[in-house]
Amino acid sequence: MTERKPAARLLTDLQQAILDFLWTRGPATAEEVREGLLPEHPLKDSSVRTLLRRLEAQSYLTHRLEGKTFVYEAALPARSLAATAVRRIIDRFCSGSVEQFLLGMVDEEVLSVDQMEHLARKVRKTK
Amino acid sequence: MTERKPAARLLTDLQQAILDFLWTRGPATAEEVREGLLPEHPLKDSSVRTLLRRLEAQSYLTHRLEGKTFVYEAALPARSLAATAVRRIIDRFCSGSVEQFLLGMVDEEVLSVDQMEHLARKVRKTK
DNA sequence: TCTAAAGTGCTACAGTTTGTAACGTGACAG
DNA sequence: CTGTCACGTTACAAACTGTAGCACTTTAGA
Repeated sequence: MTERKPAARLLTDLQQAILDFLWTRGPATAEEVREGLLPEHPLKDSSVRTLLRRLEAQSYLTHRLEGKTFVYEAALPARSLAATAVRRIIDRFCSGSVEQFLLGMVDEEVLSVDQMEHLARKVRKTK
Repeated sequence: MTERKPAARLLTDLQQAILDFLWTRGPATAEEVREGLLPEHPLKDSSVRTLLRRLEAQSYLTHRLEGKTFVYEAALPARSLAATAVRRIIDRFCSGSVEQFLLGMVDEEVLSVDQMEHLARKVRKTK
């Protein structure tokens, strides 16, 4: 194998679960994250730490020292990650055309014209 | 390790390249695909075949026998795949709320209100 | 009839990413 | 001086990927 690029993966369930926890619950320590994952993913302390470290290495998280403990936090809001993902979709599947993207989503019934108009009105009013 | 789910990955560059080729060029034989990938990914015949077989195993492709040769074809139009991906994003990042999704995309400047209104008008007129 | 070419599948293998964790280490309370 | 807390290092198997060699079957020719 010659060269392999970053590979553009999506987060796995487990990774997503961790991020979800941090997004909803806010900054947390490794132990708090472990407890937050508990029902679905009962993991040992060191496992959680490995996951946190890896996510941080991939820039999904940051941590700061608080007292003598690490407090982890999502590096970006969920919204930003979603935006990145959508941009990638627009590029990959719609040749970068937002127009084409929206049309496709309407066709596939992911979005409706009503929803778009509704939102447009709402935003305009707020602004 | 106990159980590992399908893992919800995204297509890699190479896989995407194959699908792109089939989407734009239409149904094709393994050899045609190989030629189509040539500049970017110079692969041996058997490599391409392996890739095609794997993609088919994952239901991204179908093949039919034409004469004595397999003719591969994308199982779904690009649009459908994009739709699936977007639905997943809406679920994962926006708690399933399309409203929230659109708002987020506008905030992140992936989509603009203008674009949405423009499209809405266009679709209404066509219909 | 025997043979080479065409078209496929099977098998392999190394590198990467995951899930999962045991164990090792430094700092600090008692 | 000795646990304990909080963290890092190292490990390992399973899955996924890129890449391909080789074996097998059918069929058009010599």
